[in-house]
Amino acid sequence: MAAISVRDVAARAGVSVGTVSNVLNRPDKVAPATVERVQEAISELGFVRNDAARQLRAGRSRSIGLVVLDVANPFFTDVARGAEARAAEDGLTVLLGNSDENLDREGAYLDLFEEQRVHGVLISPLGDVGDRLTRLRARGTPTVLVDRKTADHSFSSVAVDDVAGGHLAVEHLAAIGRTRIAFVGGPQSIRQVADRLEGARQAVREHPGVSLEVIDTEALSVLQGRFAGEQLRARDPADRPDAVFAANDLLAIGVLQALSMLGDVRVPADVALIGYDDIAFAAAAIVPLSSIRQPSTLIGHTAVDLLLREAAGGDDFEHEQIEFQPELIVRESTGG
Amino acid sequence: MAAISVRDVAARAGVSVGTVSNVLNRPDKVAPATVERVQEAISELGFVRNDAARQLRAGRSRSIGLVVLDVANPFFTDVARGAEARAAEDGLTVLLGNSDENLDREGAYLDLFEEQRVHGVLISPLGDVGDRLTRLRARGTPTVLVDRKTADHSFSSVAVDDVAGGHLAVEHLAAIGRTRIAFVGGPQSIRQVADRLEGARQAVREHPGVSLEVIDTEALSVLQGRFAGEQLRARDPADRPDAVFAANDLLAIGVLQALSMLGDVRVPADVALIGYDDIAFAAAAIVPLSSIRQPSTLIGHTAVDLLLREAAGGDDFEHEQIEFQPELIVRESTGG
DNA sequence: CCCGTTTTATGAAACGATTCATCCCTCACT
DNA sequence: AGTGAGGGATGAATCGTTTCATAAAACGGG
Repeated sequence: MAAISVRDVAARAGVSVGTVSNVLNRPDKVAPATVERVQEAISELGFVRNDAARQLRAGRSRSIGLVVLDVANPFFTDVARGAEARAAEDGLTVLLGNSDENLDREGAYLDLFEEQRVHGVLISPLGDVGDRLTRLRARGTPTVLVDRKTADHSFSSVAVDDVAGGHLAVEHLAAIGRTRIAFVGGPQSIRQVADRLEGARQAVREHPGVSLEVIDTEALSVLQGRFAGEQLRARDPADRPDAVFAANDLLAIGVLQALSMLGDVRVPADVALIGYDDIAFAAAAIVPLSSIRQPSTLIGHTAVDLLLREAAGGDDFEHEQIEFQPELIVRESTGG
Repeated sequence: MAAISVRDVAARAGVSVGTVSNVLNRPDKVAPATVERVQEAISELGFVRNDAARQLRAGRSRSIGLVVLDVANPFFTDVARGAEARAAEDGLTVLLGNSDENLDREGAYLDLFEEQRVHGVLISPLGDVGDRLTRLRARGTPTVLVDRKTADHSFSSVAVDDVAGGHLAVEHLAAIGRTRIAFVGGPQSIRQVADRLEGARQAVREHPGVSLEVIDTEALSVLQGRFAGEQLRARDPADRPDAVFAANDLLAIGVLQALSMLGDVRVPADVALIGYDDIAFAAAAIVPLSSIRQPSTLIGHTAVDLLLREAAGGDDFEHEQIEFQPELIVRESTGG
């Protein structure tokens, strides 16, 4: 309503606008008596700093943009929490954008963040690192890839070795004697999916007699998992795989629902099941879910670290690729 | 790097800055040929609008602040998705803040949003509607309470009748013959918790012979639920309640983990269990969870609706309280 | 061919906080 | 008393966009 500005505060306190600004930003440079008088004026008038003006002058905002594939996936909210915690240490805020595995939405958020002149962008990109990100960074917005590594070393990134994770999962399935394995996941354009499948293929190659079938899904959601599960359930038992490796836990939960709740296929007796991410709900699933654990909070934390380092370093900054190792968590769904 | 501004674009295209602005905001007011020339200059120079300057001029930002109690709770991410969808219809963005049931964090986000001059604030407040929110609104930021109603009608709000929900849950437990009921939840300062408990108490009063015990928790998380569940498991069976009503599904899942995974208490045979919110994972829990469903996405959607209406209406705006009714969902955890 | 409209373009002013060169005082020291 | 140093305070300039009053050009009807 009133739109109180520093000017009003200055008038009320009988000082100049410069002094008000100093009280706000470096109180130690102002005489104690003056500080108090200004503070008083501020609270009497109910003055609230206008962040837009601040940013305009500063040239950069005090936030970091984070674009994730799916906010409904607890893995990503965990990453976000890690990022938020680290950002808070430097007085920065995290803006969370949800691309929902949709290229247009991803682009919209990138545009938005760039217009906001964010400190930097953390992104779990949908497809390839396109022109988009390259241009974004070229124009001066530091960018760090999350949960994703690049072949070339043109971007900083924090990732987990998804190929190793996929290998771990299938290796485990083979170790418990399963031979007809199905990989449920998609779309393949998502690198995480492709890498996990690649790891699975490697493991299969190392075990003669073990076969791998790929069941494609449109997204990494519970619902899509349910569709895949129903398809499996409808098959003739002889024709059914004896193990399923789902590209993430949401899918795995969907498969589980279709198989053991809606159907009569027993997990793990008939079909062993393993997911990926080890979200909190995996342990509480109808059949506690084996999974591949990723250090989600740490990923977010580290990504912000890297971003700040990149922002501080000059143009000749050496991009850094950090890769964590995934961990196999065995529970009942694979006979644990 | 370069910091391209409208001025640069104007120079390049050989027009005035006003025209560039018009191309950006009302292209129909500019001759087609000119539009094209300006567009060209924009893409050649890689010009990106500076949102801070835009907002400064406009006086308001184009986003809405949303403060929730816990981002890790799927219920709130669903609310956020609903809000985001409705906001997008009006070209607005939703900024998600996570108070984590912490008063300081809640305050920090409110300050931040106010400094950002957001269009309005949606909040699921921690304790009472304090001075804080009253002042915020008095200073001109429309505010709508989410998942919470006020006794007086001083704020607009979108809520679900939590008393009715609590009643529904306990009524159901009584109907299936349980008599020694435990309410797991806390802190009581969270209105949702208090209301659900109140509803539970009402239902108990209507059923002679049914008793209610309250087990307090520090937060509404899976971990806190596990603590409560362990406490129950450690008890002598004769001394154990035969039903648990958890204040939300996260707690219920924690209780379930403690009872049936880590312990040997059978659900629902020994202890029936019902949660609240009906999050997606409830149906996939180790024992599919009965719950009280809330129309989460609709809540978010409606809250933004109300906010926009309040922002449009003048000072004499009539605050509106919308209340949805909860719905009982029966699954195996109560013998469904 | 003239006058009143309509279309198109102009550029200075404004938004509000921050910065920085500058000035004014005190005070200590010689 | 004079000088220099340094703490405090000042206020005009600045960031980049939008708005708006105004001007110029194009058009159409009589």
